[in-house]
Amino acid sequence: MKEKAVFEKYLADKGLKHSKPRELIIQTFLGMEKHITVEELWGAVKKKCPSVGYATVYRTMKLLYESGLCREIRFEDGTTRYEHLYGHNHHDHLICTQCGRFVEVVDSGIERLQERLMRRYGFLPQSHRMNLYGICRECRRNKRSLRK
Amino acid sequence: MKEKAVFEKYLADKGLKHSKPRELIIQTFLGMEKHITVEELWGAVKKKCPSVGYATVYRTMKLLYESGLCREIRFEDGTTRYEHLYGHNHHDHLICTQCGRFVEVVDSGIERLQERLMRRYGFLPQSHRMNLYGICRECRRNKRSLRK
DNA sequence: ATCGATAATGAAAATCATTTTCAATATCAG
DNA sequence: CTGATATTGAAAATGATTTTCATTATCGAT
Repeated sequence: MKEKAVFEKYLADKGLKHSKPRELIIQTFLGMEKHITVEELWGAVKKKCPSVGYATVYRTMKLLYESGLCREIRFEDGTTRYEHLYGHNHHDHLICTQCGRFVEVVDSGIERLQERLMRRYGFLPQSHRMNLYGICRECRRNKRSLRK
Repeated sequence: MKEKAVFEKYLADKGLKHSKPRELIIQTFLGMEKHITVEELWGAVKKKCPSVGYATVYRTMKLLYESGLCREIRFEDGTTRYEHLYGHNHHDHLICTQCGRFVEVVDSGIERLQERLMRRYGFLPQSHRMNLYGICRECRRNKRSLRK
């Protein structure tokens, strides 16, 4: 559970304080599936403590983001989701356009070509975001979408 | 100017009508740089005809999108931009994190590996979105950002 | 050309996700 | 324990986008 330590350090460095709601939100986030919506996270948090406010969840996610523990993903449909980052290395996503299922992948060949491509255009590579869309095996087999 | 024809056909198929504002917005969009914000487009349109409403620009962009003439791009910072699509083949973006400059690129090697990667995971490939972030040559040289 | 059905318009109001404000409360170093 | 200040929940504010609505424009049939 190193995430805890990373966050503690972030708070200390910034001169921020501890708090119960924050604690709860972070624990909940870390315990949930990846690719969570603020809405979904709030729902889970309220089950444990109904008094926690919506804004606090947003505020906490921002802290988590700034401390490098999560990452914001904006999808084409406009929704924003958060995913754990600590211990998770960089990866890209395969996304099923039928059922929404995700797979996290890394392809070293692609990574290498991306670097090379950037350099060829005079860029100093920093990061990238790659989403590949298609229809997953199950959906092709079932021929019906499961949606969400 | 095939775009015109494509759009005409789309209107006809949907039983929609022609209109001056629509005409104006589309012409303006096609004549502008790529990667335009609705705000920016509205500004340009109002110069030619100040009475055109904000909502109409949104409505028209949606039509253009549906007719396949433009594409919506959501950036990490949450802004949405539209880019021409007709006649433009698929491409990805190199984006300078300092000045925001764009380069459109296609790397056949990457494309090939992407396909292969999807199939390896049982996906039927449909499309993808890839943004590569880094610092462009000019920004590294000037050591100061130009921002926008 | 005129009519009538209906699509399109601008302006304002409504939504939706996210952020900020604010007064009350909690945290923590001294 | 105390004071300085960070945090909170609730409500209001924001910003982007969408919808509503009464009015106007389009277009096929007359």
